[in-house]
Amino acid sequence: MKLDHNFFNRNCAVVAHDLIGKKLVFGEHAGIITETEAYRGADDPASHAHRGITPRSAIMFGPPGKSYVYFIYGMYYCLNIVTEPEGEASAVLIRGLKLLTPPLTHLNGPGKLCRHLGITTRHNGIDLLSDPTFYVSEGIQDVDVNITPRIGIKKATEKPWRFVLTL
DNA sequence: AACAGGATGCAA
DNA sequence: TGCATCCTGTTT
Repeated sequence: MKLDHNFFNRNCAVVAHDLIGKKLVFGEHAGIITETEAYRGADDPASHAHRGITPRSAIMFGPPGKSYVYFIYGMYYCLNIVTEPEGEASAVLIRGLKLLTPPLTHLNGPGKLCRHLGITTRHNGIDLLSDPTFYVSEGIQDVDVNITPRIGIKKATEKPWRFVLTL
């Protein structure tokens, strides 16, 4: 069963936590989400939406359930999913995926994940609530989630907004 | 532990 | 114009 508007229309840290163990489907690929991070808006200096609406960050202010793909360091793409009601900037960065489709590897890291799946900015702004080939559904039950500070950032490193599947 | 690769966005 | 960046593989 595909996760719906009610799932994504909540605080991004709660959604990021609950996405651990869920199943991400992207075309021919599918995998269990193993690592996420939550990003917000004005109250989050590490977020692209910290300085308000820009051409890049506008999607984070929009309705929940849409993809936000950004390009970074000249060679990597990162996949996020927008959460919270329209007007509230927020997104969940998908940082780890255990593939259920060949070659069954663990894609640890947001850049590697997008490179393997073929996700680029062409896939920015897709509505995961209605797209038939790009969505999130129920995955494994009763997962144990480890909560840590976010990594790879210099600002707001104190917020415990990183969530990792404990094996 | 350090850095280069390399494009984009935003500050100056 | 310049520089920092929600990264990663490769080299000290």
